Amino acid sequence: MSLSLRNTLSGLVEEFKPQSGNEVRIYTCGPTVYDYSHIGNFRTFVFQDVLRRYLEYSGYRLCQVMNLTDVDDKTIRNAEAAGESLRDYTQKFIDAFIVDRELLNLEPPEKMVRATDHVTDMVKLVEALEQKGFAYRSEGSVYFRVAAFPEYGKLSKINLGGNRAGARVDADEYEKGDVRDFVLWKKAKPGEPQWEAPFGAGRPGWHLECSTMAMKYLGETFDIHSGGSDLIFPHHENEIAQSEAATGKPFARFWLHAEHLMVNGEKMSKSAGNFYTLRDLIAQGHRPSAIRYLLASTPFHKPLNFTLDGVHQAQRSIERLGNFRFRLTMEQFAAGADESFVERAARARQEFEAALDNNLNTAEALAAIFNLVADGNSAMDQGEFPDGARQAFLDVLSRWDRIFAVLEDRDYERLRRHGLVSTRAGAAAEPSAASGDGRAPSMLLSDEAVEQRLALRNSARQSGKYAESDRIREELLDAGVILEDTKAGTRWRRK
RNA sequence: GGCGCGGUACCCAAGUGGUAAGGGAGAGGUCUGCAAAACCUUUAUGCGGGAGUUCGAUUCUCCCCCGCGCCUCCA
Repeated sequence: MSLSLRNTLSGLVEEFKPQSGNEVRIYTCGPTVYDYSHIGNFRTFVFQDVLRRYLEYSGYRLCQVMNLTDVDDKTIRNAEAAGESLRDYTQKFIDAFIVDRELLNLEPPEKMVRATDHVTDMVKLVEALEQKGFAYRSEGSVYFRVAAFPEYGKLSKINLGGNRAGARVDADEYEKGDVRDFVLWKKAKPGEPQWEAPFGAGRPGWHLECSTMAMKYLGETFDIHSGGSDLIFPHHENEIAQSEAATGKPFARFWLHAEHLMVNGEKMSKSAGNFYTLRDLIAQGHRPSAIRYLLASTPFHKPLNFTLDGVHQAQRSIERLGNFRFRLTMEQFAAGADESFVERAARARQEFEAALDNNLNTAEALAAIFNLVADGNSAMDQGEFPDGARQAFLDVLSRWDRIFAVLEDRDYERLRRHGLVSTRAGAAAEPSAASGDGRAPSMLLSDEAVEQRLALRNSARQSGKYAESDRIREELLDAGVILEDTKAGTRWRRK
């Protein structure tokens, strides 16, 4: 089996092979850093993470470049409103974005690059386009001449076919020769950030940064370009036009797009009150790992319906997997190695790999692993699970988790590191923290402190002091730690 | 209007020209100092509506209805 991916360019699921050797070169459209990224943005970023994790799992070496759009109308407007420089203003949201990525267990791309650090390169690309006759100047701005690029529309399948009656034109729109033409370089406006260029001071158009940075770091032709489905037109279409016009070579070989997320069956919007950032959800007591699971659990070419109930369901699903792994780790099994169990593990692995090979069908990959869980639990309950299969089962789980990355519980540690765990005292000042999955803990306990209390409780239990044992259990519960007594010992986890 | 993605049980959600994965929830059960949890079993003659092709369609074709995205700077 090998990986196949749905390529927007052809509209087909195609077998994926890198252009050269074992290295996959990927460009992914990152956020515009004018505010916190919302949960819909993160669906796309989780998709890109699953993609890169599975490519790595499949043995490829990666070079992923992600852009940070730190100059556009919104960043300029908000920075000015905040009375900060564009650089300082956007840096705050870049920092927040990186924290959010860590919380969601998103692997860092090999490079994250800011648009404003590449203006010189962008200017060169505009000059190249001008020399080849694909760009023209008009009133201090520079435009791309769409009519000069016959393949325009091949990605989005849109045939604009000349001027359209009633096409929207911004009030402050610059003069263009053709309504289809798009701006490469915007003439400077007084008081706005601007850069010097041979064709006059100004700032780059949106699409230019991606063409420039992609080709700079990945070469004129690279393997994968991806983003949300709303970027297909005009953003990615324009990137293709700019890049291929300049180089005469194909730009990206595979174009992958994640469908949008909806909230409660409706589109997410601030006015509808269903607009969430990751931090909103964390403040309500939801876990980053559950959010990651939910975002990853639906194949990316389908719309995903995000609900708070769904986050809870995801959390429960992770717990089921975690419980299974706990049993595999801790329970005593009958000696011996029944080959049929080792084969079941191998089959589960084969199934989840086949599912991911098939255009990253994460839902099917989940089914494969849950079937293994049911198999294993049944056998354990009946005392038939052989010790010799323990490692094979654990191995499949850990392979699966290299992609899904939800079983290692790092939520608490990470939230605490970033000051995002609130205690009940803190929660009083912040009403939103009171809703959601339960009350905020009354205090913060380190893992060591929990272990210490657990040891005390265990010795109390062993000597029959159940009142004392129950008191400790209550105390820990109050601190957000749940204890479970099992045959294999007492385990604890954070709420 | 054009292009695209969808409509599957109470909720989330796979999938196939041959008779509906998986998760959550509910119900029954097992286990347990207690509790909580865990685990097991179970829950769609049905896949938006209609017509057609076929021995057979949820799966293919056509028409219709509904949701969502894009149609010049939104992931």
